Amino acid sequence: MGTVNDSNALRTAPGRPRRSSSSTLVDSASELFLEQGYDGTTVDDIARRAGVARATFFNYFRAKSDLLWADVDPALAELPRILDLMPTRLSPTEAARAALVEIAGLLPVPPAVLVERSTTGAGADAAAAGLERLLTVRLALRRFLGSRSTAAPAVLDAFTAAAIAVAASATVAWVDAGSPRGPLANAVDAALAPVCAGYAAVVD
Amino acid sequence: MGTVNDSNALRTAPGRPRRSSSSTLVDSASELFLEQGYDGTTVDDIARRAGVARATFFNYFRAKSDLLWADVDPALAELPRILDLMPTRLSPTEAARAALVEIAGLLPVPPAVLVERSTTGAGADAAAAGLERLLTVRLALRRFLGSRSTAAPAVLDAFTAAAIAVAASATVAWVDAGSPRGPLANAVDAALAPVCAGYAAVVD
DNA sequence: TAGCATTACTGGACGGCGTCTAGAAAATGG
DNA sequence: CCATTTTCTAGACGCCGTCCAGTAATGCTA
Repeated sequence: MGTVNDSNALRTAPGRPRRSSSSTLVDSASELFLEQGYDGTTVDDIARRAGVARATFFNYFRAKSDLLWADVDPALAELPRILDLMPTRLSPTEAARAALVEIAGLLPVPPAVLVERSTTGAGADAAAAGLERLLTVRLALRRFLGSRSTAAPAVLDAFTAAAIAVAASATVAWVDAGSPRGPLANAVDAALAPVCAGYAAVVD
Repeated sequence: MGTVNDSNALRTAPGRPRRSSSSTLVDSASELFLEQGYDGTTVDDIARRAGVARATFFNYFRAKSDLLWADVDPALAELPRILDLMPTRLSPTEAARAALVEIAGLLPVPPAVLVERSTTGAGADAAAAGLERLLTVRLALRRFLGSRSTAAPAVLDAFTAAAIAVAASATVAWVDAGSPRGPLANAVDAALAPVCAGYAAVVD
Protein backbone atom coordinates (compact mmCIF):
# COMPACT_ATOMS: atom_id res chain seq x y z
CA MET A 1 0.00 0.00 0.00
CA GLY A 2 2.56 2.54 1.02
CA THR A 3 5.25 2.23 -1.57
CA VAL A 4 4.71 3.35 -5.09
CA ASN A 5 7.41 1.39 -6.80
CA ASP A 6 9.89 -0.49 -4.76
CA SER A 7 11.31 -2.95 -7.21
CA ASN A 8 14.34 -1.89 -9.15
CA ALA A 9 12.96 -4.68 -11.26
CA LEU A 10 15.11 -7.47 -12.54
CA ARG A 11 17.28 -5.56 -14.90
CA THR A 12 17.57 -2.88 -17.51
CA ALA A 13 15.12 -0.36 -16.20
CA PRO A 14 14.92 2.26 -18.94
CA GLY A 15 15.15 5.57 -17.13
CA ARG A 16 17.25 7.20 -14.48
CA PRO A 17 17.99 4.87 -11.56
CA ARG A 18 16.56 5.63 -8.17
CA ARG A 19 18.80 7.50 -5.83
CA SER A 20 16.89 6.41 -2.79
CA SER A 21 14.55 3.61 -1.84
CA SER A 22 11.53 3.33 0.37
CA SER A 23 13.46 1.45 3.01
CA THR A 24 16.00 4.26 3.21
CA LEU A 25 13.18 6.66 3.91
CA VAL A 26 11.62 4.34 6.45
CA ASP A 27 14.93 4.06 8.27
CA SER A 28 15.45 7.80 8.37
CA ALA A 29 11.91 8.27 9.55
CA SER A 30 12.16 5.65 12.28
CA GLU A 31 15.21 7.34 13.72
CA LEU A 32 13.56 10.73 13.67
CA PHE A 33 10.33 9.44 15.14
CA LEU A 34 12.25 8.05 18.07
CA GLU A 35 14.24 11.24 18.50
CA GLN A 36 11.51 13.82 18.03
CA GLY A 37 8.25 11.93 17.95
CA TYR A 38 5.95 11.48 15.00
CA ASP A 39 4.26 14.85 15.19
CA GLY A 40 7.54 16.56 15.88
CA THR A 41 9.03 15.28 12.66
CA THR A 42 8.29 16.91 9.35
CA VAL A 43 8.42 15.30 5.96
CA ASP A 44 11.19 17.72 5.20
CA ASP A 45 13.25 16.36 8.08
CA ILE A 46 12.83 12.82 6.83
CA ALA A 47 13.68 13.65 3.25
CA ARG A 48 16.70 15.67 4.25
CA ARG A 49 18.11 12.89 6.41
CA ALA A 50 17.59 10.48 3.56
CA GLY A 51 19.44 12.89 1.28
CA VAL A 52 16.49 13.57 -0.94
CA ALA A 53 14.23 16.45 -1.81
CA ARG A 54 10.90 16.75 -0.10
CA ALA A 55 8.99 16.22 -3.30
CA THR A 56 10.82 12.97 -3.83
CA PHE A 57 9.40 11.62 -0.59
CA PHE A 58 5.99 11.65 -2.16
CA ASN A 59 7.29 9.53 -5.00
CA TYR A 60 7.70 6.73 -2.49
CA PHE A 61 4.84 7.31 -0.05
CA ARG A 62 1.47 8.87 -0.49
CA ALA A 63 1.48 10.32 2.99
CA LYS A 64 3.71 10.71 6.00
CA SER A 65 1.52 8.31 7.93
CA ASP A 66 2.22 5.52 5.46
CA LEU A 67 5.66 5.27 7.01
CA LEU A 68 4.16 3.87 10.18
CA TRP A 69 2.54 1.03 8.30
CA ALA A 70 5.36 0.31 5.90
CA ASP A 71 6.24 -2.97 7.56
CA VAL A 72 2.75 -4.39 7.94
CA ASP A 73 1.30 -3.33 4.61
CA PRO A 74 2.92 -6.17 2.66
CA ALA A 75 1.36 -8.71 5.00
CA LEU A 76 -2.08 -7.11 4.80
CA ALA A 77 -1.87 -7.04 1.03
CA GLU A 78 -1.68 -10.83 1.03
CA LEU A 79 -5.16 -11.26 2.44
CA PRO A 80 -7.05 -11.52 -0.88
CA ARG A 81 -4.64 -14.16 -2.12
CA ILE A 82 -4.79 -16.10 1.10
CA LEU A 83 -8.56 -16.05 1.09
CA ASP A 84 -8.73 -17.31 -2.46
CA LEU A 85 -6.55 -20.25 -1.53
CA MET A 86 -8.78 -21.31 1.33
CA PRO A 87 -10.11 -24.80 0.63
CA THR A 88 -13.84 -24.90 0.05
CA ARG A 89 -14.28 -27.63 2.62
CA LEU A 90 -13.85 -24.96 5.27
CA SER A 91 -16.98 -23.10 6.26
CA PRO A 92 -16.95 -19.36 5.56
CA THR A 93 -16.32 -18.42 9.17
CA GLU A 94 -13.61 -21.02 9.50
CA ALA A 95 -11.95 -19.84 6.34
CA ALA A 96 -12.07 -16.23 7.47
CA ARG A 97 -10.62 -17.15 10.79
CA ALA A 98 -7.83 -19.21 9.26
CA ALA A 99 -6.96 -16.44 6.82
CA LEU A 100 -6.72 -13.82 9.55
CA VAL A 101 -4.55 -16.15 11.58
CA GLU A 102 -2.33 -16.64 8.58
CA ILE A 103 -1.98 -12.90 8.16
CA ALA A 104 -1.00 -12.64 11.80
CA GLY A 105 1.77 -15.11 11.06
CA LEU A 106 3.07 -12.86 8.30
CA LEU A 107 3.22 -9.73 10.40
CA PRO A 108 6.56 -8.47 11.60
CA VAL A 109 6.74 -8.85 15.35
CA PRO A 110 6.25 -6.47 16.79
CA PRO A 111 4.80 -4.16 14.13
CA ALA A 112 6.53 -0.81 14.28
CA VAL A 113 3.27 1.08 14.23
CA LEU A 114 2.12 -0.55 17.46
CA VAL A 115 5.40 -0.26 19.30
CA GLU A 116 6.07 3.32 18.44
CA ARG A 117 2.44 4.15 19.14
CA SER A 118 3.31 4.77 22.77
CA THR A 119 6.69 6.35 22.18
CA THR A 120 6.01 8.65 19.31
CA GLY A 121 2.99 10.87 19.64
CA ALA A 122 0.99 9.75 16.66
CA GLY A 123 -1.46 12.34 15.42
CA ALA A 124 -4.84 12.21 13.77
CA ASP A 125 -3.41 11.43 10.37
CA ALA A 126 -1.78 8.31 11.79
CA ALA A 127 -5.14 7.16 13.08
CA ALA A 128 -6.69 7.83 9.71
CA ALA A 129 -4.02 5.74 8.09
CA GLY A 130 -4.83 2.90 10.44
CA LEU A 131 -8.50 3.14 9.61
CA GLU A 132 -7.66 3.04 5.93
CA ARG A 133 -5.91 -0.30 6.49
CA LEU A 134 -8.82 -1.66 8.47
CA LEU A 135 -11.25 -0.74 5.75
CA THR A 136 -9.13 -2.27 3.03
CA VAL A 137 -8.78 -5.54 4.90
CA ARG A 138 -12.45 -5.43 5.73
CA LEU A 139 -13.39 -5.05 2.10
CA ALA A 140 -11.27 -8.01 1.06
CA LEU A 141 -12.81 -10.24 3.68
CA ARG A 142 -16.29 -9.04 2.90
CA ARG A 143 -15.87 -9.82 -0.78
CA PHE A 144 -14.71 -13.31 0.04
CA LEU A 145 -17.64 -13.97 2.34
CA GLY A 146 -20.08 -12.69 -0.22
CA SER A 147 -18.76 -15.25 -2.66
CA ARG A 148 -18.93 -18.16 -0.26
CA SER A 149 -21.96 -17.52 1.88
CA THR A 150 -25.60 -16.97 1.10
CA ALA A 151 -26.33 -15.15 4.33
CA ALA A 152 -27.96 -11.72 4.24
CA PRO A 153 -25.58 -8.92 3.30
CA ALA A 154 -26.08 -7.14 6.60
CA VAL A 155 -25.12 -10.31 8.45
CA LEU A 156 -21.96 -10.66 6.42
CA ASP A 157 -21.15 -7.02 7.04
CA ALA A 158 -21.53 -7.54 10.74
CA PHE A 159 -19.43 -10.66 10.90
CA THR A 160 -16.74 -9.05 8.80
CA ALA A 161 -16.61 -6.01 11.00
CA ALA A 162 -16.50 -8.10 14.15
CA ALA A 163 -13.79 -10.41 12.88
CA ILE A 164 -11.52 -7.60 11.75
CA ALA A 165 -12.06 -5.64 14.93
CA VAL A 166 -11.30 -8.64 17.11
CA ALA A 167 -8.22 -9.59 15.12
CA ALA A 168 -6.89 -6.06 15.42
CA SER A 169 -7.74 -5.92 19.09
CA ALA A 170 -5.99 -9.20 19.74
CA THR A 171 -2.88 -7.99 17.94
CA VAL A 172 -2.72 -4.84 19.99
CA ALA A 173 -3.29 -6.77 23.20
CA TRP A 174 -0.57 -9.23 22.28
CA VAL A 175 1.94 -6.49 21.65
CA ASP A 176 1.03 -4.68 24.84
CA ALA A 177 1.32 -7.87 26.87
CA GLY A 178 5.08 -7.80 26.51
CA SER A 179 7.70 -10.46 26.27
CA PRO A 180 6.58 -13.84 27.63
CA ARG A 181 3.93 -14.91 25.17
CA GLY A 182 3.22 -17.47 22.49
CA PRO A 183 3.01 -16.75 18.81
CA LEU A 184 0.76 -13.90 17.73
CA ALA A 185 -1.10 -16.25 15.42
CA ASN A 186 -2.25 -18.29 18.38
CA ALA A 187 -3.53 -15.23 20.17
CA VAL A 188 -5.49 -14.11 17.13
CA ASP A 189 -6.89 -17.58 16.64
CA ALA A 190 -8.08 -17.77 20.22
CA ALA A 191 -9.59 -14.32 20.09
CA LEU A 192 -11.58 -15.16 16.99
CA ALA A 193 -13.13 -18.26 18.53
CA PRO A 194 -16.10 -16.59 20.25
CA VAL A 195 -16.93 -14.47 17.21
CA CYS A 196 -16.91 -17.45 14.87
CA ALA A 197 -18.91 -19.45 17.36
CA GLY A 198 -21.53 -16.75 17.55
CA TYR A 199 -21.83 -16.36 13.80
CA ALA A 200 -21.44 -19.96 12.68
CA ALA A 201 -25.17 -20.54 12.82
CA VAL A 202 -26.11 -17.49 10.75
CA VAL A 203 -23.24 -17.27 8.27
CA ASP A 204 -22.27 -20.82 7.42
CA MET B 1 -17.66 16.41 21.60
CA GLY B 2 -17.78 18.90 18.81
CA THR B 3 -19.07 22.04 20.41
CA VAL B 4 -16.96 23.97 22.82
CA ASN B 5 -19.64 25.97 24.52
CA ASP B 6 -23.13 25.94 23.18
CA SER B 7 -25.14 27.28 26.04
CA ASN B 8 -25.76 30.98 26.13
CA ALA B 9 -26.49 29.96 29.69
CA LEU B 10 -29.56 31.14 31.51
CA ARG B 11 -28.77 34.81 31.89
CA THR B 12 -26.30 37.47 32.81
CA ALA B 13 -23.25 36.08 31.11
CA PRO B 14 -20.50 38.53 31.96
CA GLY B 15 -18.66 38.98 28.70
CA ARG B 16 -19.48 39.81 25.14
CA PRO B 17 -22.43 37.78 23.84
CA ARG B 18 -21.87 35.26 21.10
CA ARG B 19 -22.56 36.50 17.65
CA SER B 20 -22.95 33.02 16.24
CA SER B 21 -23.76 29.57 17.52
CA SER B 22 -22.65 26.10 16.64
CA SER B 23 -25.95 25.28 14.99
CA THR B 24 -25.60 28.30 12.72
CA LEU B 25 -22.27 26.99 11.58
CA VAL B 26 -23.63 23.50 11.12
CA ASP B 27 -26.43 24.86 8.96
CA SER B 28 -24.09 26.87 6.79
CA ALA B 29 -21.79 23.92 6.48
CA SER B 30 -24.57 21.51 5.54
CA GLU B 31 -25.70 23.76 2.73
CA LEU B 32 -22.20 24.15 1.41
CA PHE B 33 -21.45 20.45 1.67
CA LEU B 34 -24.46 19.73 -0.48
CA GLU B 35 -23.54 22.42 -2.98
CA GLN B 36 -19.81 21.84 -3.27
CA GLY B 37 -19.07 18.66 -1.41
CA TYR B 38 -17.13 18.27 1.80
CA ASP B 39 -13.67 18.48 0.31
CA GLY B 40 -14.73 21.30 -1.96
CA THR B 41 -15.76 23.45 0.97
CA THR B 42 -13.21 25.33 3.02
CA VAL B 43 -13.55 26.43 6.60
CA ASP B 44 -13.37 29.94 5.27
CA ASP B 45 -16.44 29.33 3.12
CA ILE B 46 -18.40 28.08 6.09
CA ALA B 47 -17.39 30.89 8.36
CA ARG B 48 -18.14 33.50 5.73
CA ARG B 49 -21.61 32.15 5.08
CA ALA B 50 -22.26 32.12 8.81
CA GLY B 51 -21.10 35.74 8.95
CA VAL B 52 -18.13 35.05 11.14
CA ALA B 53 -14.37 35.15 10.89
CA ARG B 54 -12.50 31.99 10.15
CA ALA B 55 -10.77 32.00 13.51
CA THR B 56 -14.15 32.10 15.20
CA PHE B 57 -15.08 28.81 13.62
CA PHE B 58 -12.45 27.13 15.73
CA ASN B 59 -14.03 28.57 18.84
CA TYR B 60 -16.98 26.32 18.13
CA PHE B 61 -15.41 23.25 16.54
CA ARG B 62 -12.02 21.70 16.95
CA ALA B 63 -11.91 20.59 13.35
CA LYS B 64 -13.86 20.87 10.13
CA SER B 65 -14.71 17.19 10.32
CA ASP B 66 -16.52 17.69 13.62
CA LEU B 67 -19.31 19.29 11.64
CA LEU B 68 -20.21 15.94 10.15
CA TRP B 69 -20.73 14.42 13.55
CA ALA B 70 -22.41 17.37 15.19
CA ASP B 71 -25.79 15.65 15.28
CA VAL B 72 -24.69 12.27 16.60
CA ASP B 73 -22.12 13.41 19.14
CA PRO B 74 -24.71 14.27 21.78
CA ALA B 75 -26.16 10.77 21.56
CA LEU B 76 -22.77 9.11 21.78
CA ALA B 77 -21.88 11.23 24.78
CA GLU B 78 -24.76 9.62 26.66
CA LEU B 79 -23.21 6.18 26.62
CA PRO B 80 -21.33 6.37 29.94
CA ARG B 81 -24.46 7.55 31.71
CA ILE B 82 -26.60 4.90 30.09
CA LEU B 83 -24.16 2.18 31.04
CA ASP B 84 -24.06 3.30 34.63
CA LEU B 85 -27.82 3.05 34.82
CA MET B 86 -27.90 -0.52 33.59
CA PRO B 87 -29.39 -2.74 36.30
CA THR B 88 -26.92 -5.20 37.77
CA ARG B 89 -29.26 -8.09 37.16
CA LEU B 90 -28.28 -7.91 33.51
CA SER B 91 -25.19 -9.83 32.53
CA PRO B 92 -22.32 -7.72 31.18
CA THR B 93 -22.97 -8.68 27.59
CA GLU B 94 -26.69 -8.08 27.96
CA ALA B 95 -26.08 -4.71 29.52
CA ALA B 96 -23.67 -3.71 26.80
CA ARG B 97 -26.13 -4.78 24.16
CA ALA B 98 -29.00 -2.92 25.78
CA ALA B 99 -26.93 0.22 26.13
CA LEU B 100 -25.88 0.21 22.49
CA VAL B 101 -29.47 -0.32 21.47
CA GLU B 102 -30.49 2.60 23.62
CA ILE B 103 -27.88 4.79 21.95
CA ALA B 104 -29.26 3.76 18.61
CA GLY B 105 -32.63 5.02 19.76
CA LEU B 106 -31.13 8.40 20.55
CA LEU B 107 -29.50 8.89 17.18
CA PRO B 108 -31.04 11.27 14.73
CA VAL B 109 -32.39 9.32 11.82
CA PRO B 110 -30.73 9.32 9.51
CA PRO B 111 -27.47 10.70 10.86
CA ALA B 112 -26.18 13.42 8.59
CA VAL B 113 -22.72 11.95 8.46
CA LEU B 114 -24.00 8.72 6.95
CA VAL B 115 -26.38 10.30 4.50
CA GLU B 116 -23.98 12.86 3.19
CA ARG B 117 -21.25 10.27 3.08
CA SER B 118 -22.31 9.33 -0.44
CA THR B 119 -23.18 12.81 -1.61
CA THR B 120 -20.34 14.84 -0.28
CA GLY B 121 -16.91 13.45 -0.96
CA ALA B 122 -15.64 13.01 2.56
CA GLY B 123 -11.88 13.05 2.83
CA ALA B 124 -9.40 11.35 5.08
CA ASP B 125 -9.96 13.75 7.92
CA ALA B 126 -13.63 12.82 7.99
CA ALA B 127 -12.68 9.18 8.37
CA ALA B 128 -10.31 10.06 11.15
CA ALA B 129 -13.08 11.91 12.92
CA GLY B 130 -15.24 8.79 12.68
CA LEU B 131 -12.52 6.67 14.15
CA GLU B 132 -12.15 9.11 16.99
CA ARG B 133 -15.82 8.58 17.83
CA LEU B 134 -15.48 4.84 17.65
CA LEU B 135 -12.54 4.89 20.02
CA THR B 136 -14.30 7.13 22.49
CA VAL B 137 -17.36 4.92 22.56
CA ARG B 138 -15.17 1.88 22.76
CA LEU B 139 -13.36 3.24 25.77
CA ALA B 140 -16.58 3.94 27.61
CA LEU B 141 -17.89 0.45 27.00
CA ARG B 142 -14.59 -1.12 27.91
CA ARG B 143 -14.49 0.71 31.21
CA PHE B 144 -17.96 -0.49 32.04
CA LEU B 145 -17.15 -4.09 31.24
CA GLY B 146 -14.01 -3.95 33.30
CA SER B 147 -16.09 -2.93 36.28
CA ARG B 148 -18.71 -5.63 35.85
CA SER B 149 -16.84 -8.63 34.53
CA THR B 150 -13.91 -10.61 35.83
CA ALA B 151 -12.96 -11.95 32.40
CA ALA B 152 -9.41 -11.50 31.16
CA PRO B 153 -8.66 -7.99 29.87
CA ALA B 154 -7.90 -9.23 26.40
CA VAL B 155 -11.27 -10.93 26.25
CA LEU B 156 -13.04 -7.77 27.30
CA ASP B 157 -11.07 -5.82 24.72
CA ALA B 158 -12.15 -8.24 22.04
CA PHE B 159 -15.81 -8.24 22.97
CA THR B 160 -15.82 -4.47 23.19
CA ALA B 161 -14.26 -4.10 19.79
CA ALA B 162 -16.65 -6.59 18.27
CA ALA B 163 -19.75 -5.05 19.80
CA ILE B 164 -18.86 -1.53 18.71
CA ALA B 165 -17.91 -2.65 15.24
CA VAL B 166 -21.13 -4.58 14.79
CA ALA B 167 -23.29 -1.78 16.12
CA ALA B 168 -21.66 0.66 13.74
CA SER B 169 -21.95 -1.76 10.87
CA ALA B 170 -25.62 -2.34 11.56
CA THR B 171 -26.27 1.39 11.65
CA VAL B 172 -24.62 1.93 8.32
CA ALA B 173 -26.46 -1.01 6.81
CA TRP B 174 -29.75 0.27 8.16
CA VAL B 175 -29.22 3.68 6.63
CA ASP B 176 -28.15 2.22 3.31
CA ALA B 177 -31.17 -0.07 3.22
CA GLY B 178 -33.44 2.87 2.52
CA SER B 179 -37.00 3.65 3.41
CA PRO B 180 -39.07 0.60 4.34
CA ARG B 181 -37.52 -0.53 7.56
CA GLY B 182 -38.21 -0.85 11.25
CA PRO B 183 -36.60 1.20 13.97
CA LEU B 184 -32.83 1.42 13.94
CA ALA B 185 -32.73 0.17 17.51
CA ASN B 186 -34.24 -3.13 16.43
CA ALA B 187 -31.67 -3.55 13.70
CA VAL B 188 -28.81 -2.91 16.11
CA ASP B 189 -30.31 -5.28 18.63
CA ALA B 190 -30.60 -8.06 16.10
CA ALA B 191 -27.10 -7.48 14.82
CA LEU B 192 -25.64 -7.75 18.30
CA ALA B 193 -27.28 -11.08 19.03
CA PRO B 194 -24.61 -13.33 17.50
CA VAL B 195 -21.78 -11.41 19.12
CA CYS B 196 -23.33 -11.58 22.56
CA ALA B 197 -24.13 -15.24 22.06
CA GLY B 198 -20.54 -15.97 21.18
CA TYR B 199 -19.13 -14.09 24.13
CA ALA B 200 -21.70 -14.90 26.80
CA ALA B 201 -19.76 -17.94 27.92
CA VAL B 202 -16.43 -16.15 28.28
CA VAL B 203 -17.46 -12.71 29.48
CA ASP B 204 -20.42 -13.21 31.76
C1' DT C 1 29.29 8.64 -30.83
C1' DA C 2 25.23 11.27 -30.84
C1' DG C 3 20.70 11.65 -30.05
C1' DC C 4 16.22 9.83 -28.15
C1' DA C 5 13.07 7.94 -24.96
C1' DT C 6 12.24 7.01 -20.40
C1' DT C 7 12.36 7.51 -15.76
C1' DA C 8 13.75 9.92 -11.38
C1' DC C 9 14.90 13.95 -8.87
C1' DT C 10 14.62 19.03 -7.87
C1' DG C 11 12.90 23.48 -6.47
C1' DG C 12 9.35 26.25 -6.05
C1' DA C 13 4.76 27.46 -5.76
C1' DC C 14 0.04 26.68 -4.27
C1' DG C 15 -4.25 26.02 -1.29
C1' DG C 16 -5.90 24.22 2.85
C1' DC C 17 -6.00 23.04 7.87
C1' DG C 18 -5.23 23.96 12.58
C1' DT C 19 -2.63 26.97 15.96
C1' DC C 20 -1.54 31.12 17.95
C1' DT C 21 -1.38 36.04 19.39
C1' DA C 22 -2.40 40.85 20.01
C1' DG C 23 -5.88 43.70 19.99
C1' DA C 24 -10.65 45.44 19.26
C1' DA C 25 -15.65 44.93 20.46
C1' DA C 26 -19.53 44.18 23.42
C1' DA C 27 -21.65 43.02 27.33
C1' DT C 28 -21.99 43.27 33.10
C1' DG C 29 -21.15 45.25 37.56
C1' DG C 30 -19.19 48.65 40.60
C1' DC D 1 -17.15 56.08 33.66
C1' DC D 2 -14.03 52.48 34.50
C1' DA D 3 -12.75 47.55 35.30
C1' DT D 4 -13.70 42.99 34.15
C1' DT D 5 -14.86 39.34 31.36
C1' DT D 6 -15.77 37.13 27.30
C1' DT D 7 -16.08 36.88 22.33
C1' DC D 8 -14.60 38.13 17.92
C1' DT D 9 -11.14 39.60 14.44
C1' DA D 10 -7.17 39.95 11.46
C1' DG D 11 -3.14 38.23 10.39
C1' DA D 12 0.63 35.37 10.64
C1' DC D 13 2.73 30.75 11.14
C1' DG D 14 4.18 25.71 10.13
C1' DC D 15 2.86 21.81 8.02
C1' DC D 16 0.83 18.60 4.63
C1' DG D 17 -0.15 17.04 0.13
C1' DT D 18 -0.45 18.47 -4.84
C1' DC D 19 1.33 20.19 -8.89
C1' DC D 20 4.45 21.66 -12.55
C1' DA D 21 8.41 22.98 -15.31
C1' DG D 22 12.93 21.96 -15.62
C1' DT D 23 16.99 19.03 -15.07
C1' DA D 24 19.77 14.73 -14.38
C1' DA D 25 20.89 10.04 -15.36
C1' DT D 26 20.36 5.91 -17.48
C1' DG D 27 19.45 2.33 -21.79
C1' DC D 28 18.51 1.93 -26.60
C1' DT D 29 19.21 2.93 -31.37
C1' DA D 30 20.89 5.05 -35.44
